[in-house]
Amino acid sequence: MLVATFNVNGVNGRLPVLLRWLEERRPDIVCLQELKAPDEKFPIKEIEKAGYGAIWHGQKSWNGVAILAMGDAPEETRRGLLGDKNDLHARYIEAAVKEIVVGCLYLPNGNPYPGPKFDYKLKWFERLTKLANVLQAADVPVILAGDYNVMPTKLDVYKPERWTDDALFRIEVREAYANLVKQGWVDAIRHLHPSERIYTFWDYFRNAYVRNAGLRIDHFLLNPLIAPRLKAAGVDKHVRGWEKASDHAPTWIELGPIKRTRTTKRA
DNA sequence: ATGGCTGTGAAACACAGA
Repeated sequence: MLVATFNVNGVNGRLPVLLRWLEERRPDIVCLQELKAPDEKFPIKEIEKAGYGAIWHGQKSWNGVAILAMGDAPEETRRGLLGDKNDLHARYIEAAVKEIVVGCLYLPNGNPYPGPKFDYKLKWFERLTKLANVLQAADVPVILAGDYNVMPTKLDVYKPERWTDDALFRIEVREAYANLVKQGWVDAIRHLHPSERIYTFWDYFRNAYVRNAGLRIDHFLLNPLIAPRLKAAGVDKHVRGWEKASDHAPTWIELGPIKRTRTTKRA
């Protein structure tokens, strides 16, 4: 089973790219971020025509998240984080799909540092960490996938020294990510590729993609109930080179079959 | 170190992204 995450940077402007990639890769579950469209403009007809059921949480111009399931209807379990009713950003949606709880997230960018946007990022991270703790306690397989807007280590940045005061690489944000992982999550890509340079984003500026001046900011966190199923992980880097590409590339993990554990001894 | 590019909403440029 293939689970993917893709920050599309505008689901309507990017629709040809999204459909082409869905057709090519045929993932079973897809988390999308940065829809940049209100709910009524989500292209559900085209996505259904491609063979996917979907739930989504959009808003005008910015943010927006969705979960797609091939031949299936994701069952929404949550929309938005806990702990701040005044936060109206569409950045988190969660569903039970194919016997997994999938949280799809778009963590705030946080630039410029310092400032209120950076503070909002750290607060959002705290609220995500609290929710992640709740999910860990629920005794179900969980994947938290999406655009975390953080490079966890120096290995995840083409030129770390240039990013030290950027909100994506500030020490506070890296620590927040490490604290989250410490609850017992597995960073799927890094787990399978401990020392490889892997990027999921390349800036539109300065020919970043051609120079491979990239960042690894799209992540999959797996809880202990699903981590044993992890078989492979990668980035569909070539998609970043397509016409009208997003600045992110689709990123995916492959899971083996469900491991049924026998809870009672048979006679 | 800076500015470079792109999508959206609106109808020119502002804003956000990372």
